Amino acid sequence: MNRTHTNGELTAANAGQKVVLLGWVARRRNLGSLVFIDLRDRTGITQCVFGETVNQLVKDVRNEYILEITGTVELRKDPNVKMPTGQIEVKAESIVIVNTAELTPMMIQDDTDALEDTRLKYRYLDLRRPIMQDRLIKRAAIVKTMRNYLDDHGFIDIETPMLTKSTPEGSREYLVPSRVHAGEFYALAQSPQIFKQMLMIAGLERYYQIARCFRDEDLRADRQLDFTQVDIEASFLSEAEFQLIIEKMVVKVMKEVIGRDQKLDFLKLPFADAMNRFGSDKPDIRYGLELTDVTDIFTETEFAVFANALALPDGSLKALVVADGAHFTRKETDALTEVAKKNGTKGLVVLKLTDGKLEGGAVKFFSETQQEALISRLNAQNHSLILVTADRWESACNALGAVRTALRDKLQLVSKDDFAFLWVVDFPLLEYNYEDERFYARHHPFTRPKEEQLHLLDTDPGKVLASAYDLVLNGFEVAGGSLRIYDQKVQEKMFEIIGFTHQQIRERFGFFVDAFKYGTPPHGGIAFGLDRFAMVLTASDSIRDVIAFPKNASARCPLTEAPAKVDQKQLDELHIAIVK
RNA sequence: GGUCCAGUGGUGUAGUGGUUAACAUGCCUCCCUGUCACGGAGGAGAUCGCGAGUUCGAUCCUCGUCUGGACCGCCA
Repeated sequence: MNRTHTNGELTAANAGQKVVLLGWVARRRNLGSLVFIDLRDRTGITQCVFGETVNQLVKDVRNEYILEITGTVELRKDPNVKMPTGQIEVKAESIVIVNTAELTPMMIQDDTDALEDTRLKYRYLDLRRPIMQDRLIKRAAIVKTMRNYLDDHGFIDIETPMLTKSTPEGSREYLVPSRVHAGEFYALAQSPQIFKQMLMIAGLERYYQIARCFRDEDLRADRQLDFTQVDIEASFLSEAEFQLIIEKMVVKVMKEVIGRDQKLDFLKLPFADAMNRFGSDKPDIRYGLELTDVTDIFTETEFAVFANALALPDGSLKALVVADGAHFTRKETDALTEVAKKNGTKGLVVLKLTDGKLEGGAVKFFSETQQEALISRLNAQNHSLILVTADRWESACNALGAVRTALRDKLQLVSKDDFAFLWVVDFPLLEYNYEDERFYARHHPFTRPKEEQLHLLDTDPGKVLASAYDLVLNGFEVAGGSLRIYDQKVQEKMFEIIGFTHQQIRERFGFFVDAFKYGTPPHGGIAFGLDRFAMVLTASDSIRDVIAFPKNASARCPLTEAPAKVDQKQLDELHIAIVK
């Protein structure tokens, strides 16, 4: 077997050359004494034609057989402009059936109609589809570009353990029983966070890692159990300096992988503005439909929905106008209400503006002044649809933000190959949980409070902003990071605020807290969700489309049938008993 | 843990309280020298996810169960 060319590279320039091609049979067209075979490999498809050379072997060929075809490159009489190799064909002189194939359970073509379940069960066939290969190739290009960039900028690729210590708080972990130490467990790393910070304490200054992370949480279209982070950390950099380094890397990825000229100086949107304007901490800014605060218009109201909301601490009213949306049917607005309900609020107030008058069930509770104020505040035009949420500030924003996203999809306001990056910055350091009546770290407990707000930690911790930043692309958080606490006293204060006792700190993070005593540099970092980043950049609908062998939504691998039961012998060795 | 949706030839769908279970594609056979999603003729292929119930009769209705998908909770 001496392959001379791949199936994607032959052009008119090769005309007259004798070639040997290898590949899978993508399709055949049998016209009797004239047979066309489309031969496919990773690089593309070449049409091979058999005329007087048609024999029984050629007729026996089936889809997905692997063939070796020897022939001569010829210009086509009528070229196929849809194919990159459409200018030529290979006039076949001989054929070798390298391997046969059974009928495949799914068709090997880009627009396969197989359900994902089938695709995952026969993933090796699914991955034969050119569109899937493209995605994996692009993903590899993203990683390569980031690696090259980071290498060139003094970042050192260092591996950290996957088997590590369980540190409750944060996501649920996968536990791995120790055979050597009966009854003790490792945890699979949910992120290299603590290790990369210790690398900064160690003085490595700039680190990165293409790191596998494991989280035992329920899956989603953009979440996997084991996923890949491009994990980065650096010392002695300000927030702005670090963000610029990351932006330049992203610009390089966009140029080299997608072929786009992405401008530097990404928009930096404070968290509060993101919520107020877009109802999301990861807004898609490719389209308008921004939210407007109308709380002050209804401070005095008979309308129970508004009054109840305003009675809550930081109760807010958020409104959104859909120009020309008055034609929405009851069914359509009900669907939007469902979206709001699913996303943390009790309902959605639906109003329409027709002939200069507000319509809708709630209008009878509004005074003339309130109606006028609402229309003018929203700058609402005739025939528009007005949607209002009323709840605690964050809930009202989130719910209406979800409605905004639903409208984006319904009205098809964006294109999948349009990309808009921004930073969301100035996140609150802490999040108050009204049920547990305590603060939680919004990002993680090592996140550095804004320097100028340190004094608020004692008096009003809920107000303190963090040096935390998320990189957002088209409504997806593709990376998240922060500057870290490097002052031991601040770290202790932080643990105290989120309710850790000294004993808990010792047990969970003792080794980490100890490390801080010996000269910790100011440092910070970021972690890219590589799978999610690749998903958005390849315009895929699911994270599973950019992972070669993913788990399905119920955390199983249909191909290998993991997870599975194991032998009693294995369990005994690990000192594990199945109770039920 | 919860809500919603789906399960019917290999694949993807339609459909009905009594049917020869339909369509597309794939597959098989035959015809075809310029196709490229080739075309034409014919053919095979389905215990309608599983279990129970209602009924004279269930693929269809009810309950349960399993599997898959989207989302909420969860993901420091």
